[in-house]
Amino acid sequence: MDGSLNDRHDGAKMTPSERRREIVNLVMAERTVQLDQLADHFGVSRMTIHRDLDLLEERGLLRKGRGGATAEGSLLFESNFHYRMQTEVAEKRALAKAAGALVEPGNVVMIDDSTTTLMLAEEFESIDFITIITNSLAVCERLRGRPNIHLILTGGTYNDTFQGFYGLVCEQSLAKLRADWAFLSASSVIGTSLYHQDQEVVRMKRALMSSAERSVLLLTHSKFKARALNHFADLSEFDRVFIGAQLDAPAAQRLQQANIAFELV
Amino acid sequence: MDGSLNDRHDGAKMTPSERRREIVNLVMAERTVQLDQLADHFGVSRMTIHRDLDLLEERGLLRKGRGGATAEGSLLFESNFHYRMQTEVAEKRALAKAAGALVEPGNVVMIDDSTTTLMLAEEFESIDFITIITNSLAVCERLRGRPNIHLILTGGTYNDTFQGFYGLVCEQSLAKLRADWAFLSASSVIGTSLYHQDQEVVRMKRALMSSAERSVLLLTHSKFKARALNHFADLSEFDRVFIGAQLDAPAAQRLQQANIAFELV
DNA sequence: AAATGTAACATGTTTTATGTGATAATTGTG
DNA sequence: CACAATTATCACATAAAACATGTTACATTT
Repeated sequence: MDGSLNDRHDGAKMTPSERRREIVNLVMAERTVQLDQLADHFGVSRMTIHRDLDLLEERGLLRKGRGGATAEGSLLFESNFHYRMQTEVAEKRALAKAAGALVEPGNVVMIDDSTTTLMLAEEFESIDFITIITNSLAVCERLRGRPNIHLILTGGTYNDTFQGFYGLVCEQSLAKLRADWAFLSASSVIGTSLYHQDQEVVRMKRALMSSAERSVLLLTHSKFKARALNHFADLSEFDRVFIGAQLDAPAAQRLQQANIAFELV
Repeated sequence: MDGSLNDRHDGAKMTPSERRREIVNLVMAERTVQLDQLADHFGVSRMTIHRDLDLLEERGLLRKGRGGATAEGSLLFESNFHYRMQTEVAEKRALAKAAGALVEPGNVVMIDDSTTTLMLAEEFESIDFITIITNSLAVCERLRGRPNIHLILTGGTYNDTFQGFYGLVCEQSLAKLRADWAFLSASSVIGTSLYHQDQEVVRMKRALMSSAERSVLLLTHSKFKARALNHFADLSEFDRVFIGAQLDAPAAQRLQQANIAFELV
């Protein structure tokens, strides 16, 4: 790679937020971008880019420096909730649709804090007499106020990176509740093991699984390329496993050889 | 009362939201309003009033019917969160300022779900190393993401009227936590007794008080005129009581005779 | 038939986004 | 350290988008 941006001055008109989104993608891909290049690339003034970068910095998506911006500590970066929320949207929605079909009126359902399972919330909006238990603030905000939904939040210590609640209060609440289904995701799959970068989240997921009759796992294909620190479960512990169809063939084969039942969507 | 609105066509220009706010007040006062009267009163077209009423109905503040709107079940009405949020703002803020001054860096503080105590959240934004425990979604949303604040939500069953969490999960969480201060409000004061219209809220407030070293009560003067069903505490149980200065003299005297220590702000 | 509700469009208003040029701050260099 | 070059910021003007409103025509209810 030559390090310079592909500067076709897109006649395609973008909204300001589309442009900012694209800036974040570039910063992620290139690791560092020059302010001038961005101005040139999008066909806007330097001042506009300055303002964009100020705004994105405030949201913690990048760090502004003289002449441009960089992706700061990429871990924090990739785990930023709003960022994750906007990646692989179509794939996540498909997974949510497939998994959501399992649930029937009257069921009690637990949802974890992942962006993938957040899409499930939308699926449940139209189901009557459903009880939803979650540690996710995002799920809570999406579902609150709907008269057909009985919403229970676990509570706990708030963590802004995941927009969820964790710790003793959370685990204790889960321990005292019982659900028909638990829907979870993971940050990383290696072999048949699931991982997540945060210990507190791991504890929460364990508590969730042990309080539900059946556990369902939702994985986008990119999870097979990611790496994370803490083991939290094995694929064989789940009753149903849904995986994005873009999963590459070798990975799929390995799962079959390990005798894991899964469904591509 | 002659039932007709006072139709001085206020030259005073209002913003759309001021007008809607005023419509809500009228509906509350008159119990029912005519669309034509409103259009006339505010000097806007019927269509505009239609749109206002549609919007207010969606927010659950009134019910639209042919030719006008009515205050549906006034209990639900008065307890609507967004409505309460906009009444007596100055008085609530003053109370919050006075009560907030009690808290020092490092303290652990519990806040209930009232709109009065929500103002406290703002006071705490600037205090370091503070831990805030609450069952209020509104408090959570105001404070989340601030690095200087350790935020714990009790969790529980969500109630949209109060924008808070209640029930077993909530009480159990509170039981396992311990705070330096609890800040509460009440819906109604009669004699030295405090009342609230909802049982679940009463249980939550009891749990809150018994988990805190010291309890502080915040009351706007209007609480002395309101009525509510369920007793939840006595004024004498509080370590500090702050009351809005508009409290009328007879009520103040009665408190003094009952030997209640309180502070007007 | 009269009254009221809804939809679509045109118009004016407010808010937001952007660019420009002046000025300030920072960096690098001899 | 002075100086030029680069980059940032500020304040204002203007353009674009979003919002609010009224009008008219047509649908619905009483």
